[in-house]
Formats: sequence, structure tokens, C-alpha cells
Amino acid sequence: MVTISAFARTAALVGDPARAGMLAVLMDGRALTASELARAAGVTPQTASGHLAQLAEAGLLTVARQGRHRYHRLASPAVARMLEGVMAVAAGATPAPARPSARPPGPRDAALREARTCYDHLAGRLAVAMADSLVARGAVELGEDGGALTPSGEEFLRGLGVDLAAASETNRPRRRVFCRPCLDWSERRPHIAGALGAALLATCLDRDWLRRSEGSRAVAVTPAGRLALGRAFGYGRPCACGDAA
Amino acid sequence: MVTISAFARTAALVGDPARAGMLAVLMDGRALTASELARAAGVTPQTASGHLAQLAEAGLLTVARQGRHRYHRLASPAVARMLEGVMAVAAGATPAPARPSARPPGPRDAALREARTCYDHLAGRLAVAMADSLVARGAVELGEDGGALTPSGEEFLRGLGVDLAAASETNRPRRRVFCRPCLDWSERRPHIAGALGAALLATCLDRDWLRRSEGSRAVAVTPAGRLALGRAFGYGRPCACGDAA
DNA sequence: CGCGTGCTTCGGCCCCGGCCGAAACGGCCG
DNA sequence: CGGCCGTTTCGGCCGGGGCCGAAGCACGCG
Repeated sequence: MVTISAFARTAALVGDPARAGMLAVLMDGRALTASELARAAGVTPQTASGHLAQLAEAGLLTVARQGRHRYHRLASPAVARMLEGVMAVAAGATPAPARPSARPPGPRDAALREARTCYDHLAGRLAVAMADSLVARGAVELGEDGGALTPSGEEFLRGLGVDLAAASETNRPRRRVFCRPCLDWSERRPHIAGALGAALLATCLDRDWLRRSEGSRAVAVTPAGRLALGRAFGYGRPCACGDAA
Repeated sequence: MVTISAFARTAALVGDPARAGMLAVLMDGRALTASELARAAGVTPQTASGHLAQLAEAGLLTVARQGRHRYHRLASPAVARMLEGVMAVAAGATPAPARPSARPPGPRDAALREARTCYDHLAGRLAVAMADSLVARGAVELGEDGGALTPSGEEFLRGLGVDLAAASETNRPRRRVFCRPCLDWSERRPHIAGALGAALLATCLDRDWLRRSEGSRAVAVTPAGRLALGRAFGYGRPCACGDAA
């Protein structure tokens, strides 16, 4: 039985601005050092240290000591899902009441909105466009609570070089159960998460269609990627994805 | 773009013990009055009123005025999913460090562990047994991130009188996308949520196999239910479900 | 071996936010 | 109309917890 106090404690850990900032940065699935996280959260190292100790103690983070650095990462996909859930609610909640002090979207934010990693899969305009394209061609079916890869989708993705067998291995079940919608907080529309989303991202990185940026969750589309993603998903064409959908 | 502050604010709303208690009670999907929620959270009505105002303002709750009562309920399935996510992390996090002051499981807790509602579907030992049985007979496939109803499962459930067409209507997509695992925080094993889970609960209530208890999330198994659920899912038999699975 | 660096611990400050008592508001009933 | 009850608003109290400066460890390197 989960006590109310443990329940509240877990949420409260996410509810502090400094800790929330750290967790948001860790959402891309990478492991970061305490100092990097301190900078990301805008606090001094000693404050960050306290926060990280709490998060680790509660099982939200795992730490790996390596030399004199300590690398922190999200402890499990369950933690990432929880954070996604909070983000989805936060996105749908207050439609920006009045915060003109918040910086207007800068160039770096633009890159993030275009394409970024979200724990272990892609997010941003590119990811939403891919999801739209896959749904439009009948390759996947997406609901609010789950999704499925159709036989024709299986064939299509195999043709693209996506390693579906490896994707299945990371999950128990046999087929069609590794597809899950994840509400994109910049686009406010779903993209594909789960093992299938991870496999898609892995494929894009393997084939050098996308490259991670240093020190950011943004990913850049290479020229080869622009060609391949354009052909496969209509990415980059004026209006392949339905704005009115 | 979801700002870090909105993200943290949302989590912080869940992170207060009094609000967490209210939200946990509302997880069964029912609408409750402010006084009921105050009692559930163990605070005075005026304190509860403040909390409820915050939750409504942030879009976590919707309120419906009815006479001199105000009924509060979770604003959307997204909110329920977020709370589920937090519960799952809280359950996996601290394996009861040392809290002997917490009451030992009483008879009421026993009923809750046996069978209860979880937003719009079943949870507890019964729900886990149903999920196990459905997986064992190949009716559904459950992964960590999603699930699917197989054709044979579709037939089996239709034979039980589950209204799959109505279940589909509540979700956009055409088929097989309304099945989702939900980690049971008393059993620590997955049960079936999503539209399919809701349809199963609706069927059990319709056929009077289960009855809601007044003022609690617990549900009671009727004699007819014991028979029907035993036949359909092996519920009640000594070891029909695999403990070693 | 001693310095620099990454990280943690300790102590004290201070503010945010939850809590309740008292009182006002509004619908309902007798 | 008067009393009642569910709910809200206001004001003041108070405690938990975040924050930082300073100091203490641990690790690696020259």
C-alpha cells in the first residue's frame, strides 16, 4: 500500500523549482554531473548536492561515481513517465496567464522545438510530423492511452532499417505493444514514445540522419537526414502534416 | 513550451499532504463535496477550500455547483494518469524505511487491497488476477508501455458481454489501442487500464458481479460475481494465477 | 606530497505557504 | 423571515525547508 505521505513526498520532490529544473534536464535520459545540474537549475553546488541526495534517496535518480565526478540519471522509465505526465498536465493547465518577464522564444528554444530528445525517443516538430505521417499511411494507430504498429507499418519500418527485433527485446511481449503516445509539450500533440520511439531515434542516429548537440537536448538534422526523413515522412514539405487535425 | 515554473507548480500542487489526500480519494473518478474532501484530508473546511481553489485554478479539478454543494472531480484522464505515475514511482521508491507508527493493515485496507476502483477501472488483487488470466489465455498482451487486445481476446470478452464497441467510442482510434497497463500500488503488478479497463469495470457493475461501497473506493464481489468471475478468470481458485510469473 | 577541483556537511537566515479562528456570504428549509 | 449549513474570505501564527557561506572530504594530477 502506498501511503499518502509517500505519495505526497514523491510529488513534492518534483515540486521544487530547483529540483524540477534538474529533472527536466535529465528527461533526455543522459547522465549529468552535480555541477552541470546545479548550473541548469540556477543554484549553487552545495544546494544542488542536497537536492540530488534527496532525489537519489527517494529512488528518483541513480548515481554512478566515476573518478571524482558523480553522474546522475533518472532511475527508471517509470520516473520519466511520471515527469511526462506532470508536463502534460502543466501544458494543458494554464495557458500562460501573464509572464512577460519570461524570455521570448530565442534561437536555442527554436532548435529545441524543432527536434529534441525526450528521455529515449524524439520530440518536437519533427517527432510530431513523423507520428502524423505514420498514422496517415496506416502504419501505426494512436489513441489517447496506447498505440499499435500495424502489419503494413511493420513492413514499412523494416524497410527503413528500424531494428524492430531489438526493440521487442527490451520489452517482454511479443508484438505491437511497444508503442505509446507521448504528449509533446511544445507542439501539444502526440508523438511516438515507448520501445518503438526509442528504436526510431536509434535508427536516425545510427544512419547519421540526426546528431545530438553538445550540452542540449536539441538534435540537428543532417543533410542526408533531411533527404531521408523528407522521403520517408514528408518532413520539411510545406504542409504534409495537418495543422487543422 | 512548458516553463519549468509551471512544471514545478503542478507537481507542488500534488506534493502537499492535504492536497495529495484529496487527489488520492478523487482517483476513483467520483465527484465529492468540499466537506467530504476536507474530512478525507484531515483538515478543516476552510483549509480545504483554499486547496481546492488552487487545484481548480490550475486545472487539475473541475467543480460543479449543485445547490449549496460544490462537487469536485479530476479534470481529465491526463490528471489521473499523472497521479498514477506518481503512485507508481512512490510505490517503487521507498520499501517502507521505518514507520511502525503507521497503522497495521486493518480490515478496511484488506477490502481495498482485494478490489477497488482506480479512476475508471478496477484495481487490487481481483484486477491483477483478471489481467493475469487474460494474459495467460492469450487474450491480451501487456508490455511496460502499452498493451493490445488480440482477436481471440476480442471474441472472449464479447462472449462475456463486454461492450467493446462502446469502449472504442470513447477513444478516437479504430481498434486495439485502448489497452494500457497500470501499476497496481498494492500488488505492485500491472492490471488493465484504459478504455478496455473501464469497459471491464462497467460490465462487472452492470451484471451486478461487483457493487461499489458507500464512501470508499472498495468494491464488493457479489455471490453471482464470485461464480462468474471464477468461471471467466479463475478468480478465487487457490493458485490459478502464477505467483512465480 | 601538496595543490586544485568536484562534491558534501554544517550552521544559520529567512521566506513561503499551510493551518486555523472568526466572520461573511449564499442557498435551502421550516 | 429566521435559522442552519456548506462554503468562502481574511488575518495572524508558525513551522518546514530552501538558500548560501564557510569549512571539510575525496579524488586525481603534477
